[in-house]
Amino acid sequence: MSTAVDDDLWSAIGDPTRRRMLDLLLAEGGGTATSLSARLPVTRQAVAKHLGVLDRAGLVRASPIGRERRYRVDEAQLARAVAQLSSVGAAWDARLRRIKAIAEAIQRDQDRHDHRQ
Amino acid sequence: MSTAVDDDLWSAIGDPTRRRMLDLLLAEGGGTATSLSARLPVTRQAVAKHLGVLDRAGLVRASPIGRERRYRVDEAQLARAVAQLSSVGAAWDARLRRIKAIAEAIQRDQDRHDHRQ
DNA sequence: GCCCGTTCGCAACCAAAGGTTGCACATGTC
DNA sequence: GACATGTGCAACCTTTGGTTGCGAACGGGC
Repeated sequence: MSTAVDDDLWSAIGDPTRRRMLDLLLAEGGGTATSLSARLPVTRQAVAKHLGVLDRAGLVRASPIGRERRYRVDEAQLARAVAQLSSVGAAWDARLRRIKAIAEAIQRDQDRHDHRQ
Repeated sequence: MSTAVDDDLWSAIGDPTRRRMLDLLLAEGGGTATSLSARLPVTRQAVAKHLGVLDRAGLVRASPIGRERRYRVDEAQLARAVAQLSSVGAAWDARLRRIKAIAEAIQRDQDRHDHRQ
């Protein structure tokens, strides 16, 4: 099984700050390092670095407008990341169910055994 | 919205190595730092540190057996983590759908506008 | 045209986290 | 008792998220 996830995408959305940034970018339809840092507990430079990571992961794209550098979410790419996220969740969920089923089977087996004795 | 996730749990399952460790522990019904490190590309000490993190997050529990220190997955806790995982995925999925719907509405609006002109 | 406020990008620096090596201690086995 | 195996602790390195401190580009008012 082993949940084969694209590791760049996962680590990109793994960071809490980056998740909040994606959330803000989605909610407001884009933003700059400065505008985002105003609503986050980190400095503009930290935001800029995160935007670089997200950009390299393909989750956002930049377009220079005037003296601003506006970022927007690449929704197709984010959809891919979300799909991977839920595939990992689904894989673990399935495995947990299997384990639980096996445990119950063993339990039933033990009960039968106890009765025989 | 802002995906209010228990951050300890998330960061615990956020690390790729720890995800593989949980996977192995589930598949084999438990293991020690040494047994896990044999199937992972990291040293026993690194595995031991990760087991400490997972233990503090409540995702695994240790039981000293002889000179071994055997770890098993706390399935209820992992189930909680998986649920949070998929809730984040679901939240983003919902937001993406909303954005898409809005975009399509604007598009339709533009088309009507173009026709009028 | 020029100055001033914004916005940006770069570099140095700091702290936490994942990983390694090395070593000492405990515990089964012969 | 000697030896192999499993563990824990400590020092160290590297990456990464974060900061501060600058200098440079760009826009609007005088």
